Amino acid sequence: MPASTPENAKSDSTQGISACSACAFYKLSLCAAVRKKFESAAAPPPAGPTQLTSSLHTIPARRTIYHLREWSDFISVICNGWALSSIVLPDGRRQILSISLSGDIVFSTGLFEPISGRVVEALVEVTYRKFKRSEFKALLFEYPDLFEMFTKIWNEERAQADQLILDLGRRTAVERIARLILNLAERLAERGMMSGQKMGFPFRHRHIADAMGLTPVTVSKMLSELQRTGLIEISSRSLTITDAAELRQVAGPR
Amino acid sequence: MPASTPENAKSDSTQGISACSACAFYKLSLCAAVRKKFESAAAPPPAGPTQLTSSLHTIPARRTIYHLREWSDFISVICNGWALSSIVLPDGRRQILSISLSGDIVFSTGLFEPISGRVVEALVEVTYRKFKRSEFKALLFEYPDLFEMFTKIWNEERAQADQLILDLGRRTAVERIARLILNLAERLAERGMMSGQKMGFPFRHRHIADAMGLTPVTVSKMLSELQRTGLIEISSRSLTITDAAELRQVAGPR
DNA sequence: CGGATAGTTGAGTTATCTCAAATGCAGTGG
DNA sequence: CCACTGCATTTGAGATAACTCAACTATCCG
Repeated sequence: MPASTPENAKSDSTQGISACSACAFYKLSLCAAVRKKFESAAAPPPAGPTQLTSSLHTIPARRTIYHLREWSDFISVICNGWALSSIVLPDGRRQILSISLSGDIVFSTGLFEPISGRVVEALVEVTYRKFKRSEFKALLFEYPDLFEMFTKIWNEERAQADQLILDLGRRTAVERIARLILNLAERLAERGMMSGQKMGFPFRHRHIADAMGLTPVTVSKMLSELQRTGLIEISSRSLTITDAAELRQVAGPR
Repeated sequence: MPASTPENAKSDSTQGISACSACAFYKLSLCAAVRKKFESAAAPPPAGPTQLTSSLHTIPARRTIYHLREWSDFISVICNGWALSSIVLPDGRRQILSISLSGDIVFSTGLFEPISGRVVEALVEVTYRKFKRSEFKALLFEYPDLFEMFTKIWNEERAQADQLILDLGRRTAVERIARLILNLAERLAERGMMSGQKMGFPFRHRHIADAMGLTPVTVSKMLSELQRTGLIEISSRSLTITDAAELRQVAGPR
């Protein structure tokens, strides 16, 4: 399988962010969907010299990108869709590290050094915006608010990783799956992507398995269990939480 | 159990880092042991205005610190000893997130927001140096080299976390333990803390279990296995790798 | 209507856990 | 110096969660 090349690169480069830095950056990077924390990061409107260029790209659903080298020089932010980043071992074992939604920075991990074995997969058609890392860094120095903001994001991602470590190390299969669902629901809600208790759920069982250190078969059994006991309902790529309280119970402490 | 208060706080505060920033910072923070990467981060010697104050502290062996609130305002760097940071669940389950050695920043995770449920434990007597976060941040802005350096460190830590996620999600018990040993050996070697293939190994089985998502009993069996097959040797809190090649084999791919 | 991919279900296997008893080991106080 | 106490480790036996295998069914898509 060849590494995919970015198709549909509508490059609307050389857009300065002169007027309102964080706000403009937010609009440039996050497109429609946005997290609250981004909104709260109101920046002063200084006349900064740095121009931030960016370009918009699209990856078709289910396409896998093997270690995109260009990502050493660019930062990518999801505008739309679901992306998965994972590590794969030569023997085929795979572990998904994170699920990126609109507004998330893809792969902040290898932000400065690219790491081999890393894979990003578009679970669904993904559009993302690419920024030059050099310009971005310059900007960080110019606007302390922006710096503060990205520091927060970085920390949150790390906290997320820590939770995953806890899940994989110390929780049972059902707990892991319940937490995945609750976690996703929360993140989708932040983005206004929940309709009531109903959310998009575009995963194959394989994905859930690779995310939570399980087997597709086990995932199937656990999901069936959760449905049979009336905690959730799944149909046509979407999931409804029908008993949030009990689901949280099943998800275990904290 | 009460939260421990820092005893033996030899406060040699108000030491400026006027002459050579990174170098001075290194001396202040890292005491004797240092990683190569720190050395390579040579900084220009500008006459910076910011003074970096710090103080030295000691925690006795085996003491546990429950969510030290002061760490919201301070950054701590290990000077000597081994520290563990972990998450504990109310039902007693525990997962160690990282093992910090000399030169490591403790808990860079909750760098800006403290997170409850976090615990730091001194595996062995630990001395560390505390810096005011505000001053530290100001410094980061003044010296881009320093910024670059910490960015690298942060990324490395995240990469380490990703590897742990992979280990917990997709590797067997022996693999996990073999990797823990090899990993530690590598990090200790960087610090000049290996004598040949022999390294300090101050863990109780409980620690290894909590670090790798296993049970003390399983850890015991795996370590016995590794010794019986002549890959390692353990005696009086130290471990010798007697067959590195085979140990790497056992540790699995990558 | 195929053909492919994904999900379900049951049966049997296995890695890891739990329990428990036995041993070792380190520090304490007589 | 020696029992004594408390912890850590070892070892074995049995239990169990999660895995593998495999056959069957459902769903999707041309």
